Formats: sequence, C-alpha cells, structure tokens
Amino acid sequence: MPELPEVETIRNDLAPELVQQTIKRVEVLFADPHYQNLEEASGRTIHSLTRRGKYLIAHLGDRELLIHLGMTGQVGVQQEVPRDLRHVHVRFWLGNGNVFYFNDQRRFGRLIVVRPGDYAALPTLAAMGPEPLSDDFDLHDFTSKVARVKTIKALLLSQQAVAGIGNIYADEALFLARIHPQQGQLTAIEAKRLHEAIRQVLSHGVENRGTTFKDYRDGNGKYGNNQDFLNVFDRTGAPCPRCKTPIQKLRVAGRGAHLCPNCQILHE
DNA sequence: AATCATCCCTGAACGC
DNA sequence: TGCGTTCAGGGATGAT
Repeated sequence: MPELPEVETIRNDLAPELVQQTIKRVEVLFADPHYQNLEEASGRTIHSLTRRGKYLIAHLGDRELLIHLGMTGQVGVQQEVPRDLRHVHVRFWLGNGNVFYFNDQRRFGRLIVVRPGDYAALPTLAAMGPEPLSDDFDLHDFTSKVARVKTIKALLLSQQAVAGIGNIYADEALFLARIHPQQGQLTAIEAKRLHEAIRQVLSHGVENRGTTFKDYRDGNGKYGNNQDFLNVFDRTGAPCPRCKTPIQKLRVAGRGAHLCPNCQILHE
C-alpha cells in the first residue's frame, strides 16, 4: 500500500531517470478503464516529476501524466523489464532506449494523461488536502477540521484534511498521538498531538525509504525498511511498545485498524 | 453535505 | 492434496 513515504521514495529514485527524457512510444499491454488517454504522452518530454499526496505527476508541458499505484502498483526504469514482473500493463519507451514500466497485480492503480490541473476525473486529487510535510499543513486549519469530525481515521484516509496518509501511517500516527481511530470531535490538544505525529511518522517513513508490507518496491525494485519500525500496524497481539498491553485490531471505516486499547482510549 | 456500504481485483492463507 | 472461501485495502460510486 504505497502511501506518501513510498511514493516520495519512488519519485526521488525515478526523477533522474525520467526528467528530460522524451516518451517515444506508449504501449498498453492490458487495457483497463484505469488507464486513460495514455497515447497523448507520446512525443512529449518529461520536464519534471513531482508528487501530490499518493500521486506521482510527470509534467509533460501541456499535459500531465498522473500515476496512482493503488495497492500493488510498481514502477521502474530499466533497459529491459524484469522477467519476474508478471503484471506489466503499460510501457513507456524513452528517448534513451530505456523503458518506464507500470506493473500492477491487482489493477487498483491508475494512469491518466490530463491537461495540467484538470483533475475532474480524479475527485480525490481535485479535493486533496495540504501536503503534511510542507508549511501548507496548518495546525489551526487542521484543528478546526478535526473538531467537527465523526471518525478521525475515516477523515485521515479521505485525503481531504491532509494528503498522503493510508492505512499504515494512519494507524501509526494515531498510536503516537494516543488517539482512538474511532474518536470524533478532537480537542485542540489532541489535534496538536496528531498534527505532530503525522509529520513524525511520515518523515520517518521517508527516511526509511518506505514500508514494504508486501508489494511495495522502491524505484529500483528494492524493499523499504520502515516495516521494522512500526509500532502497531500488523502487530495484533504483540505488546504495545509503551505499556505492553497487547495490540488490538478493529474494523474502522471499512479498514483494519490497529491500536493499543490502553493508550488509545475512546472518549465523548 | 456528510457518511456509509459496495465494488473492483488477485493471490495468500485458511478450513475441511 | 485439493478445492472453495475469506481476507487484504485506495478510491470511485451510489445510497442514505
């Protein structure tokens, strides 16, 4: 599940391989409605590679190639596509002879070419909240948003209050901030703790080159390291690092939620 | 307007 | 051993 740290790691790895390359040819090996207008990338040059939330954006002048990795999406630049990638659905042939590939076993990922800033086809991107590691992530705005929320974890996953958080980093941030995933109407003190925890878990995730729970690979096909530093995610039954109470798993907002039932108490 | 359930998809894990 | 079922989750969608 590539979230902000994973996508940022990939962006860093791939930018030197992609920037200033011209896309000579686009090959869609598996047609899917999740892949749209990709032929428009042909003949255009990648001027820069940026990230917004969990989206990678290749800037092609009068077009943008938007990439979302979904659950199992993997990208890389090679002279040849590695043979163990059995779900390569799109290949972009570059001017230097390399191929930029998109591999996605479960096909939750998206690849769409649009006019710059035209995100009508991607409502989550159009309504994306502030970047958590930038100055745009304002504490006071965040505080007023979480003060009115019904279920804090659902808001974090929605991307609307803050960009780039998925199931792993949501659980980790809520644990650090000692807030129950089903908590509503956060106090200003809780909001401040959560704001800080979000920045901390995402920064550490980037420093550790992302979390490889199962499918995530960096831009070079290698594992991240952050899974070794998780406190609660996928640690059901293991002792809480703070108080030794066994970590519990609940279902919140349709997703698995890991928490310490002693440190993260639900209140009115 | 906000919230929620449903669906998409594949492969691993599980039960019998 | 093998087959069928369940589960994992980001985000679009439709319903409430």
